[in-house]
Amino acid sequence: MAAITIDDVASLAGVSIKTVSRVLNHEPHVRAATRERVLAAVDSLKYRPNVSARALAGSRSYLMALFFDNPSPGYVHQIETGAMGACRNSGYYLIVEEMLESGVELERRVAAFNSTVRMDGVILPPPLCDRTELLAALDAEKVPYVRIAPTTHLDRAPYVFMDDRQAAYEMTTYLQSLGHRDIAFIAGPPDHTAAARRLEGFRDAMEQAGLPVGPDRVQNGAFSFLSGAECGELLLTAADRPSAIFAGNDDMALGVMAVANRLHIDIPGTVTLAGFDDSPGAQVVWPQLTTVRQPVADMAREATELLIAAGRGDVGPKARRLDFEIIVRQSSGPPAR
Amino acid sequence: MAAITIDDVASLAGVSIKTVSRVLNHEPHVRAATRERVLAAVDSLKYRPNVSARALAGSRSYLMALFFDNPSPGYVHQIETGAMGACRNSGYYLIVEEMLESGVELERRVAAFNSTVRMDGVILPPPLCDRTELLAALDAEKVPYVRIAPTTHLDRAPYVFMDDRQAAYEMTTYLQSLGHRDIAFIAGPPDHTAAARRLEGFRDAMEQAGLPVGPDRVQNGAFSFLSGAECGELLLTAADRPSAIFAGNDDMALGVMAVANRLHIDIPGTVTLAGFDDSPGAQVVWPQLTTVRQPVADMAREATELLIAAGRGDVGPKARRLDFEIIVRQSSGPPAR
DNA sequence: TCTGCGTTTGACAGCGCTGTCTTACCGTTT
DNA sequence: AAACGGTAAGACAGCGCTGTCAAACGCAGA
Repeated sequence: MAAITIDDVASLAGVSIKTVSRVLNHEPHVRAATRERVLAAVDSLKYRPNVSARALAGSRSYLMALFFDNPSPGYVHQIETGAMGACRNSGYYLIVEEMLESGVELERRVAAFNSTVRMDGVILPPPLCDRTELLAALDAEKVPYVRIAPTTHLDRAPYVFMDDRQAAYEMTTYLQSLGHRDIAFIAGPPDHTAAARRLEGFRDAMEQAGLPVGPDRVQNGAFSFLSGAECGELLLTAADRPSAIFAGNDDMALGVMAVANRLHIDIPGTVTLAGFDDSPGAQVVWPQLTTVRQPVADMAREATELLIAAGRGDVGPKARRLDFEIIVRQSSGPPAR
Repeated sequence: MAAITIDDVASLAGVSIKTVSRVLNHEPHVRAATRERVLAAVDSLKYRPNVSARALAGSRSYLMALFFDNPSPGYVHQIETGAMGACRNSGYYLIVEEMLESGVELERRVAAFNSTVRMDGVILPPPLCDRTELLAALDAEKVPYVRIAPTTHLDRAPYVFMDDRQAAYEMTTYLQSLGHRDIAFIAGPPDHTAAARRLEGFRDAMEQAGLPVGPDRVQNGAFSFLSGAECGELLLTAADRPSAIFAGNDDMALGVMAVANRLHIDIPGTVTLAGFDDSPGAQVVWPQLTTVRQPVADMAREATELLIAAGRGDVGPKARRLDFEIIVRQSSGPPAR
């Protein structure tokens, strides 16, 4: 396994190693015929440039980092998938790191990381992307980064996002279109920006349709299965039960579903249920959950591509919005009678 | 951000860079006093060696790769967590790659990967770890690897695993200890080695307890939610319903649970249910599922540590068995009446 | 005191590439 | 035919570290 180096390619093509380097890096000033010869040599030798050598000699390392602190495996996995895909297409590699520390420790960790592995960019999913110390540390190290669905410091760095408010608005509209007029909403933690936006979208859609939303029709959950179950129990056992429940995320919707099953309340026959996120659990439950699909993988892909483009000197857009999708499954239907 | 190099440390400590290198690599032939001086300099400068330079100059790259093709986000995430933890403790970094191709394409991909980033080792979770082409490609490239829960070619390379048969045996024993005598088992695909082992453990425990297992008491599922639901329906609607159902994995157990809810069969009041895997869904369901916790993250950690030790020249054990755990939650209880 | 041998330390080359600078080349213009 | 300007290609240094080998050191015994 004597590794093939750029010298081998150069001598086979009958050019200097610098010319091979030019071809590989898509630099100008190479005659078309020469380029062909080089590429043919690269092909026949199956030559692949070594990233460590490139990183050491040049200004790019071809390494992207994905930092995360999100406890949800499904979410992280989707982010990874998107980021990995973008990296692969451009000859980059992805290093994944869990960043659970905060404050000074976080800053130290980032600095240490960056001196050992000079990365070309960092992808920051929520909620990590909202940590001020992190942004500061990255800025100090001059490492480019792109944030995914950030909620603060929006002018500080490029980011990709989706419109939570609009998504909740459209889901609510969909439920109304089925004939529901008494719809309850289970909100997430008020300090969670996306959660607040979703509630906003729900309220706007109800108001616009001229439908009242009583105070007991908005319950405060915590984005967890358990909190969903609690809020669900409250709503489902009330004397005047809503005909539809829209939970601010899938975990809470699944909580509601568990309670409904226990209370022998048929979904969607008696009560319609909708969630938000299209988490893996949404399909592994019966009935399968009507929900909003967030383009999580796509956001990560876009973020990574932004970073890669920036490495080439292309300045991309400051922010990029991606589209959600309303996924209608079996948990929603027209109201009873 | 003028990066701090080994030269800075060397001149501060008043030694040559080679001596600093020796200290950093725990090489012998450095006087204790010298080592202290060097370490103090490293500390005060917050110096971190650069992995690219190390990889280029030396025989180690400090990069581990995790290849996977497992579609389950939860499983992959646990593997990652374990592997990342081990890497972090030893100054290694983890590159994650999804390897969906097969045959010659897989071999090519591995070869290309290894020439661009010369990794110190590869972690192979199932089912990827059972692909003969992959092992061949890795062997050809002379890249060390450790497999997690492999089922074939066990003598080919080190691996970590857990005893599926024993785990199923103990879970069955636990169900018996609750008073269940008529227990049904939903098996996984027969060609899936772990699935076969679990069935084996179930049968052994039943036989040893002198309990009969009728032919209809072992249903063949496919490790999926849907197949679990189908088998569950068969078992639960039969005239002579078993008092307990042990599903070969959690997904199938959740399928059974969904059907039971729909049929208004109380779990665990009427029928006890147990799964296997302790997947994320097991806790996000009501009642929470009694199951077997596989030490997935621990297996990945051990695998990574084996690889790191091998890089230092230590030859570890050929195989390492880790312990499972029976997790008793709310889906199991004494038989009715 | 000197020799001999093991231990500690350093000089130096070079890993495989890219950045910078220089030279060779080729077609135009005067 | 000479001079020019721009493009194509190469020479060379060096990125930050480790491996090899040689030198210096220190302590034993003669």
